[in-house]
Amino acid sequence: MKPNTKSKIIIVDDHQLFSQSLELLIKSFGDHDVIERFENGKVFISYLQENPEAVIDLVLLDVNMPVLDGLSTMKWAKENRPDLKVIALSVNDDEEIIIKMITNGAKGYLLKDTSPEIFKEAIECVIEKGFYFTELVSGMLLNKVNSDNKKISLKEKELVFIKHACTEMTYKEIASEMCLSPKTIDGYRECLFDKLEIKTRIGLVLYAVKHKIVFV
Amino acid sequence: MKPNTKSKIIIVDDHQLFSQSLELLIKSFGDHDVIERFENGKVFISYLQENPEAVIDLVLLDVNMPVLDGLSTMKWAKENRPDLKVIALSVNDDEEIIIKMITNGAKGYLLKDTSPEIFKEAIECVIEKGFYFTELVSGMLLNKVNSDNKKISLKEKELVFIKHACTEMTYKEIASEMCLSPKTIDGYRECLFDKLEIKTRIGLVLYAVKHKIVFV
DNA sequence: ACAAAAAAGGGTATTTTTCCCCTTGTGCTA
DNA sequence: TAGCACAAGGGGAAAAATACCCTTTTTTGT
Repeated sequence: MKPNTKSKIIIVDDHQLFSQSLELLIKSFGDHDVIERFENGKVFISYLQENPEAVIDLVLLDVNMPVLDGLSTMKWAKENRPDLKVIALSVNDDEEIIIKMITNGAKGYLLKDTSPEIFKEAIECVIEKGFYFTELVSGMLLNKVNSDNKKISLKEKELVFIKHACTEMTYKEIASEMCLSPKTIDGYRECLFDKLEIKTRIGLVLYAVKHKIVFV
Repeated sequence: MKPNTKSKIIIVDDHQLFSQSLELLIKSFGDHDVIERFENGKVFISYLQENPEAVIDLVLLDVNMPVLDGLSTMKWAKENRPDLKVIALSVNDDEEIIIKMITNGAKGYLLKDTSPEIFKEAIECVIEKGFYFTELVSGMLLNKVNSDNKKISLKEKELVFIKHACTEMTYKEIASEMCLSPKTIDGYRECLFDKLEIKTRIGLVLYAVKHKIVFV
């Protein structure tokens, strides 16, 4: 950061009240300037594409947004603009999403109930040193490497099947819906019961809800 | 509102970033002053009890908070300080909670993605006219009165059964767990299928999750 | 190119779920 | 006191879900 130059910050958040208020807070710190605000990842990416030369010192990226959410935006940025420094902002401390944001390049992850003092510290730390992790996040990263061996990966077809299993359709109906033999569906089912350590379709539904494969 | 006097606003929200930023936004409007901020309903209520004479023109109350949430706070206020004008703030547009906040006396309900312009309008409308409802909320109130006649009441035993049905237990095991005949359980099941307009146990699980009878 | 692994499908048997129609006892009230 | 609502329990059967063991085809790693 050059002396006598305010750092340039972009806010991407769909909550206008928060977004606009946060701009005031950041400006009140004195050393930073909010140069743009966007309401979702899509318009933010459009801006980046149209202004490839724009100087951006930091992006504050909300995780939960309509149209294009924080994670998808982060994935795009990892591919196309790995130089961007991004701090993810969210209200929830869901381990999975935190890990995903960070493995996709986020330099920090702050909960929205962070105090303005910590927030200021995090902003400056990321701009200067390149990263800022709270204890919460560090703990999760540690926890992650320990449990990484037994991670479960679901294939696309299995995900589609799970979504259908979370309806009142019978397996036969699901098979027809997915243009597969009921026997193949039975195979998916059995394989999933095994992988997820469950015994009934009820267990599958509960798993899907807990892991946000379906929304209720 | 007396001329030449800024209206006195209180913010109750656990997200410090939002809370503090919002204060700046409100002050930037020029006509209002944020006299206090609290991080949950409990400390807000304590303040009210210790300062019964405090002049409060408006309370901005977050719905989702730890310790004492918006709804519980609203219920307390309805009993003890029905004079308070409260606008509920939330990120979610869940019909049930909106209805509950309003029936417990909230004078308005705003989503956090509201624009600052609408927000300003709502604040001033509530202070001056006493209420402000967006189309979203009005629609829900209308929807509510229309569907109120066919509201569903679940008995205690049915609730216990539903909780058990949201596990991998078979009905036989549930019966034994509840010390009832499997046939009685079958009766509960059939009656619930009928009342809730569902056809399978999967539907029952989804209903339970959606209506927060079970937590996942 | 070849072996291994994964996906798709088949057969059959058992258990669970779902449905429909029935009996009994209990308490309430018109 | 007759009538009614309701909780508890039951018989029997059809439909769906689950379990286990199997073959064929496709994909994939090397």
